[in-house]
Amino acid sequence: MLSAGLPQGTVPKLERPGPLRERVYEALLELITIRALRPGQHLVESELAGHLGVSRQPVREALQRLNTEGWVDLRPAQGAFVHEPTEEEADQLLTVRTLLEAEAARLAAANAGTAGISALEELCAKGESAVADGDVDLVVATNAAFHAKVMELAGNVVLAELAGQVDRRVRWYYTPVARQRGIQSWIEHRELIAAIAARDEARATEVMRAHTEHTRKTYHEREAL
Amino acid sequence: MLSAGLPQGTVPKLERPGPLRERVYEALLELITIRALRPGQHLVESELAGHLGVSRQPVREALQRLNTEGWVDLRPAQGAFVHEPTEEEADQLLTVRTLLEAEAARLAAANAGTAGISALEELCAKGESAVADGDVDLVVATNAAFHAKVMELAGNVVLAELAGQVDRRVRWYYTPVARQRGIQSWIEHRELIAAIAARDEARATEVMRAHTEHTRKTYHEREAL
DNA sequence: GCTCGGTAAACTGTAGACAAAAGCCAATCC
DNA sequence: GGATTGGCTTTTGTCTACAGTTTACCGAGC
Repeated sequence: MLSAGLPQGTVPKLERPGPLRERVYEALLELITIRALRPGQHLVESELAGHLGVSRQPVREALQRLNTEGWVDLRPAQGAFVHEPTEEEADQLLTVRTLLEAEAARLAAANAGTAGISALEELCAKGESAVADGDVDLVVATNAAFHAKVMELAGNVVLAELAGQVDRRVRWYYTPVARQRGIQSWIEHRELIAAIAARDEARATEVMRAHTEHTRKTYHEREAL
Repeated sequence: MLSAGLPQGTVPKLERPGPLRERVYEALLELITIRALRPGQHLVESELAGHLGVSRQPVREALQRLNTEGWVDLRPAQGAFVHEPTEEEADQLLTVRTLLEAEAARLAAANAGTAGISALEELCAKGESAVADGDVDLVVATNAAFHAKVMELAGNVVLAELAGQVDRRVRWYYTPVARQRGIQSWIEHRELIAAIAARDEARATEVMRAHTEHTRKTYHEREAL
């Protein structure tokens, strides 16, 4: 057992480039989320391939995956188009997110230990200071991290995977909204932590439900602008 | 407008073969669900390609999709392996299913019309007679159709898509269980219809939750065998 | 007898090429 | 003048070929 003598952290995984399709997938996903590729736009394989400096094959495989995850629509014999979210779909997606996040909050309340709770408080403090500094990007990132942490504490891998996909798409649809929500969001986060720390499953569920519902309300108000 | 003179039904869609990857995908999924391809088995691309009479490319694309949906694990530079469900994962998956199905029941109770309710009753009758006849395959199929109908009545496309994936995997894990549940399952279906018809969202949620929870209990009892 | 090193086979990852289908534009006919 | 048909271009769908990596096997040495 040679490996027993090695420190675990120093040789994490011998960072290797990884499959091309993965990197193409992430690149395209990034381009879509920052709206460099606009909804409805026709994605030509050879164009993307040339632009990324790879062959068409990895691009195809990445588009396949993006298709199954709902980012692009793959029309047979016609190609890939960036998905165009409708009002109805956005609303349905948010309904599902509310459901998944609320369940995660309940499970977190049931399972979380003191270490997890202090981690949440740390993230919450980081988010609040980011709000105070007006660092919008950091606010958004920390918000995502907070929800991810709650999901992790829930300890349900399947749920986490689904919620991860749904959350990212929600963030895509509601990017402008997320930038508006500001400080109020973090007050609600504090309430959630309190409920989880108290192991109050019902209250954690309800707080999280109200929290995500606020996002939807903000969205619909935005339409009036 | 020449087409106006043509009868619509006679030329439905000129049934086209459709993309190869689709058919390969469905073929592989079928082989996995009926356990012709066993969990943990190494899927060699060229082998599958030869067996299905196509090239490796469509097989690769099908495997990609199966990977993102959790049916196979794609280990880099090593190939595809049929996913091996663990006890923990099966339990988590069932938790998620309970969540999604319960929400679907609630929405169905809120939205369903008389047409939808009678459709449910029809399916229920069909399932009961199948139980009486001892036609196990028909029972399983009708059960799936019943749940799909409830999902359709819920009117949330995003939810339906997620639940569709989860349900199919649940059915894969719990195939032996489904064959045992028999008549009791359909009594619960009747209760669900009653709750939906009464537009009682809370009761519909609870009935569906209890229903799927019964499946889990049956599963754990099975382990004792 | 066991371990280590080297070699070979097999499989995946990627690239390039060819054929088929869809869309577009122009020329033609009513 | 408008609609239609024909051919052309573009893009996808599929196949074949090649390079890189991993795994397994076999022989030599301790």
